[in-house]
Amino acid sequence: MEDATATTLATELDGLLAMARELEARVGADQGVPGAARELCAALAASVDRAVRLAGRSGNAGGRASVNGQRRSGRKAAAAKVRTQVRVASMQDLGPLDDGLSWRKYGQKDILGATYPRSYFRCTHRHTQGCAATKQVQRATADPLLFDVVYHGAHTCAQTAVLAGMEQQQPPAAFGQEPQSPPEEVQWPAEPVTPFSFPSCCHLTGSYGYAAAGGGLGVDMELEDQLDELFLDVSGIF
DNA sequence: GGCATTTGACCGAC
DNA sequence: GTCGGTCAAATGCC
Repeated sequence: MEDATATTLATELDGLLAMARELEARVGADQGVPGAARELCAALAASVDRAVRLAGRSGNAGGRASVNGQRRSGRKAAAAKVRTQVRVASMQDLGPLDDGLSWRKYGQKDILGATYPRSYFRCTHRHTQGCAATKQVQRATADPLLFDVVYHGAHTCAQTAVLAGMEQQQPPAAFGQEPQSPPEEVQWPAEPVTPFSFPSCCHLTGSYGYAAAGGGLGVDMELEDQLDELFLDVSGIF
């Protein structure tokens, strides 16, 4: 049981590290960002990196998609290769706002132990372009203004190419990896990242365990608190 | 009329 | 049997 928890923790930390590095890269590229903010972002990336090491894992830092041990039926497996979780705070009680992509809601379920129902979205272009991306949005029990958003699968539709073109205004080596696929065949990276930009009214406040609303994964509380604090510090700057 | 949302039913894993 | 995820008909909105 502890092995599974450690693996899950490590996977979540991988996602955190990727996001921290992207944030660091973007802040570094923006000359309008105060120096203190850059230092804090660098500290964030370093701290998350240490957290990954502390998680006592090896090999996964290089990146691999994970489904966190979630069971998958056959028809679900196709969209489960890439999974990214973020927590979004909405300034208004309107739900997490548009992330730049077109989503169509196809279901809603009451989740055991969760105060609020979970909404299921898939790409609007699922049928026209075969885009298999889906996302799940669930309001956090502890804070109704926080939304846990879980992305499954990779966007392969044309609008992703448009977004990718906007993203390419930033240095392409945000993750220290080789350049992305060409626009006509855009795919998100195979490891958990934040493949989009949040609108100004939303703050990326962190990445938590899958069952965040139900108490998380039982990860080390001190570590979780530190990460939480770091993300809150960074989000407070912008 | 076309598209998005809602919601109960269904399916697979456990 | 329970639960999470998806389907698809019904409904609403523009």
